[in-house]
Amino acid sequence: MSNKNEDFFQKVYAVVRKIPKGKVTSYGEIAKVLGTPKSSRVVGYAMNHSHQYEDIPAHRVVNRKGVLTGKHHFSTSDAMQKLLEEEGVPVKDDQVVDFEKYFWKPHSI
DNA sequence: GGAGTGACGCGGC
DNA sequence: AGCCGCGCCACTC
Repeated sequence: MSNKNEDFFQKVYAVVRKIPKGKVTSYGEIAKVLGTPKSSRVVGYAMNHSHQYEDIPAHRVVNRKGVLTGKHHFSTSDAMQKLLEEEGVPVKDDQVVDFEKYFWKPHSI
């Protein structure tokens, strides 16, 4: 009896928590590290519920293009961009500049 | 319990 | 090279 779904959620949060400051990653990469590369959407769903946790830097998670797709789920539309810029990640037009440069690939869990 | 939805990703056109 | 459509997985109505 394994609450696999909850476990998956916790795994997602664990990875997101490990994202170093000033770096970003994508939903797909997180899903890959968790062993379910096709569940990238579920990662996003998990992030949607991450607001009830405090240690989840959801602003460091963007889609594979580096677009701040989830910014609308923050307190304000520009909160996500502001947080990233404060950490040293330039954002222009809701997209991370030099995304590959600031991309952080999670190793494992 | 079928159908729709979503903070995604990829392939095809 | 950009836009459209499908697949995938968990969740809700």
